[in-house]
Amino acid sequence: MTTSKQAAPRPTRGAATRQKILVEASRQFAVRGYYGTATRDIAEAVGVRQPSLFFHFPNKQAIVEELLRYSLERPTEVARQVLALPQPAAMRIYRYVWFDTHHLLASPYDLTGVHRDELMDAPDFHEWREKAHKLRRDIQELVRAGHVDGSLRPVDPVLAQELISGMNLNTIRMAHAGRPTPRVDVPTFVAEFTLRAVLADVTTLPEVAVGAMALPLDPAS
Amino acid sequence: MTTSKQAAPRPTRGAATRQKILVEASRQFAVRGYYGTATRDIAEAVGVRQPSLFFHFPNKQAIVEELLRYSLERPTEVARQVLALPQPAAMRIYRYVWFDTHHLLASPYDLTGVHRDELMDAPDFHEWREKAHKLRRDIQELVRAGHVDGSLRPVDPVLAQELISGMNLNTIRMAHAGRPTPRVDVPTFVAEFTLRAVLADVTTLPEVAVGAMALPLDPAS
DNA sequence: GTCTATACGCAGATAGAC
DNA sequence: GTCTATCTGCGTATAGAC
Repeated sequence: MTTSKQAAPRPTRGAATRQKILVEASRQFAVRGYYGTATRDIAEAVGVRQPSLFFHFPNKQAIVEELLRYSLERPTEVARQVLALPQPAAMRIYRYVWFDTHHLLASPYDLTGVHRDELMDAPDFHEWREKAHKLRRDIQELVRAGHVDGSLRPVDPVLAQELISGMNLNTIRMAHAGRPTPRVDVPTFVAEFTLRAVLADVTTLPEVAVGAMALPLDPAS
Repeated sequence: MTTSKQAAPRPTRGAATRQKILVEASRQFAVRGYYGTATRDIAEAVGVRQPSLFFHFPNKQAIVEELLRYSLERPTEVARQVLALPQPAAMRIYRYVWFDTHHLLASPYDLTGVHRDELMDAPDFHEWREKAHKLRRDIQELVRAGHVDGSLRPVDPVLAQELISGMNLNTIRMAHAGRPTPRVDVPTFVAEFTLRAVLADVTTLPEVAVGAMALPLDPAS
């Protein structure tokens, strides 16, 4: 264990190429979509020939699956933990939204392309569709919990979750789309924007924001 | 001029096929993306052979362009009109969001697939990218107007507009995704959700909602 | 690890009969 | 208007040299 940890299965030098493939592929997927991106495009962005990709990944699908893993595993874990925190649902939802935006923004990848229906609805990606679905349902449950404990307005949970997810993805898309990220703290902006829309009493927002970040979470799975 | 108006250039019978092509194509584009959808898939859904599509449209791009036209022309026109109304910006933004959600939901097409970057960023669709961009900037201007007249909180206009657009599209996507539309009035839900997040004073929401729908707009361009 | 050469299928589009 | 047959280019992936 003398070397640092690598998410990639290649501890040798040249693992840099593998990483670069993931970064460039995520950008292309975000802009042109998975099916709109040719492996030649990825290879060109990386600076290698097209067949060289297949030394690092068995096929195109494996590339996008690694991005899906990164995009879903940690948020799923966090959602599960947040769901169990002994707090009003308003605080827990704040925390989840904040984390999710932060996670997507801090990522080396532009993950806006891998959440689209064109992928999730394909039979090959059934497993990932399930995971994304489970995550959505956890958020819906959080909204329902807020109805019970009175911290959230009685909004339709599915509709609310869909609005939240849509906001989040579009923010990330914009942030990655070149122009310098706005001067505001984006995760906080998104979390507060969301909470204003669903809070039972808007005047509680400051204390919700503070309370939300108070309790610790496990750092990893 | 004895026949009723047709958006399509084919007043003969068999125009039904043309319409069906647009409907089915929009569905496939929403699910698999433009590049992920083969003209054979569209043809099969319509119930004709693949080359028959090319009697009604010169090529695949022309199909998606007609959907883009439907998706952007009226909302652009409405945004322009709303921008000029003598009202607080809060009311005008409410109205625009309500209209846009309503327009997308009432459409015979599932237009969630045609707004994606994979299309807009392609050189062939440059013209449409411009139109979409202009629409976004009108919304941003509306947010700024709200800062000036004091009806909206001083949120980052670009970020806010991006959140609004993201919400809207995801709602439509969900509504089209099979399951029976929630029992709530979706355009009103989305408009109120949005306004809560950006209103300077949330208690004014009821009067904003009423005032927003009071002034008349031109019915068509 | 990365290259060149290439196999092979699929997608968009045309020609021309009916 | 819709069909069958078919062309052509592109995209993923493999073989094998370096």
